[in-house]
Amino acid sequence: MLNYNVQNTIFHYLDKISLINNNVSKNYLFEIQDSITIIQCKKGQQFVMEGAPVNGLFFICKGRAKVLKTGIYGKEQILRFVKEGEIVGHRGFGTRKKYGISAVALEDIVLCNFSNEVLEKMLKEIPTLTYNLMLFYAEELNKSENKVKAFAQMTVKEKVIDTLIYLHRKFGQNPKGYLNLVLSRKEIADFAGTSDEQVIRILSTLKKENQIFTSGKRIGISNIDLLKKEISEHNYFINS
Amino acid sequence: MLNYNVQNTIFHYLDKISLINNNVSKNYLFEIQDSITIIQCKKGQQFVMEGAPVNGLFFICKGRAKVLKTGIYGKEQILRFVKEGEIVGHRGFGTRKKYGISAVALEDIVLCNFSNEVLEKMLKEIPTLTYNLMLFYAEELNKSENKVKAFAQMTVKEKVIDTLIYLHRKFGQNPKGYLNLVLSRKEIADFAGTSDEQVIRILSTLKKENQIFTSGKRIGISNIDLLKKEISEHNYFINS
DNA sequence: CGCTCGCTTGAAACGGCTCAACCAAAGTGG
DNA sequence: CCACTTTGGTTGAGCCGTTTCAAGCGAGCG
Repeated sequence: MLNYNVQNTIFHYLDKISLINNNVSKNYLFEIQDSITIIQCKKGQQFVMEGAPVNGLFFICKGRAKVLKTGIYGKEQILRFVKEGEIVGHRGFGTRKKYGISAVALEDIVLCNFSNEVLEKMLKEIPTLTYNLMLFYAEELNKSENKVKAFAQMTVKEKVIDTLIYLHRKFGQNPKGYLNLVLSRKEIADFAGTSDEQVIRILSTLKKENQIFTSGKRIGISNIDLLKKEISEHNYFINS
Repeated sequence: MLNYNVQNTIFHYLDKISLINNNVSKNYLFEIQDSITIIQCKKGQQFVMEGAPVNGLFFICKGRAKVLKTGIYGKEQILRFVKEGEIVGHRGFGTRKKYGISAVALEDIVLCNFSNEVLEKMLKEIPTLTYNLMLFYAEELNKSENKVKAFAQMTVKEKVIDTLIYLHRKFGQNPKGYLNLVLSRKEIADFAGTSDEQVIRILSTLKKENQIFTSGKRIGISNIDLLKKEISEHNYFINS
């Protein structure tokens, strides 16, 4: 019962992560707490680096981040955005020795890291945890495969619209109708798989069509259903 | 011990599937054999249909198939090719009610189907099975995310070359150097995310460059390392 | 023998990318 | 406090790659 305060903090943060919360008992967590690390990250900081040796799994306790792969000439492809309660650094175990993705904080965030060893131990001892993590991966795989199809078949305009719908779905909008996540045009482009100029053009067009409105970097969506119609023929919206 | 022959057949086929073989005991399989179905499929037959209610997981016991999503105007996006021992119909459990993908036999194949119920039972009772299935998904997710990046950043030529390398890696080549899987130009295009005309053009170019040689639909690779160099700057080969 | 299907090639139209210039906002330093 | 610099947003124009349309070819099959 030493440093009760610290323990309290860890448990407070772990409480935000449903995968842990629903599958791992408080007693269990108490026992392994020394293998769990709470990390604070500043905006823009990279906490997972593609190609670096795997160092366990990260959970987002607070704040938001982007997950990406770096391609030729440093062009990045953003794969997804993550928020409180979600997992980063998947595939950080098994035979794999290096991370396949990078992760960068979009704001000041709090992370929780489970070491390789404790993670493996947990997965072996808590079947429901493993089961639910498996479901998580299966779901992520489905999303990723949807994105593959989207990239292969959509026009740039559709990809940008799809990105807006994704952001709306995942982060919602504030009372004034603006998306709750503010990104640079380049970040939108890196997610949609195009250039920032192209994104700006599409946004301008959408503004003229009264589909969206902007204020600086902020983007507001006039009518989400109307926007969805624009790509409904593709029968595809990235879920969550 | 009735119909010993049939049992023998089931076990013979199950033996090909390492995920089952390595994690489920013969006794266990014997007990649940009534929930396992062996299915024969003719070439071209569709055995998983996108949007149809989930009916368990399929394992390929013999032969090869393509896994795809159908897009606008019936344009299909092939996500991967599968061979003996591999899994199709993932995500066919959990909260998901419908298949997210279709699967079509590329030749006469033999499948093994585990019903939803028995699958769930197995996953709850055999932790190592769940663990290994989780690793499988994690690996598939990694591959899929590589494909997302590839689609966003590669030129058509690179995507076609990448497809050839993928096929070479996954199915190998015969003594004469031809790829062991014969596909139509359109199927190559549907995997690479382009049109069949484009594929043909690229193949013609590669022939002139002595990178490949063809005989009818068959494609032979002259020097796989040389081919890999063409896209090595992208630092990416689809693994497996 | 004639039909069909898939492969192949050419040419034209389109869309998206890149380059370049301009602008607005915010931050910095004298 | 103002001029300067920097950063990111915006728009236009030209080029290049890709798609699409169209026509020809060759093998396989009834």
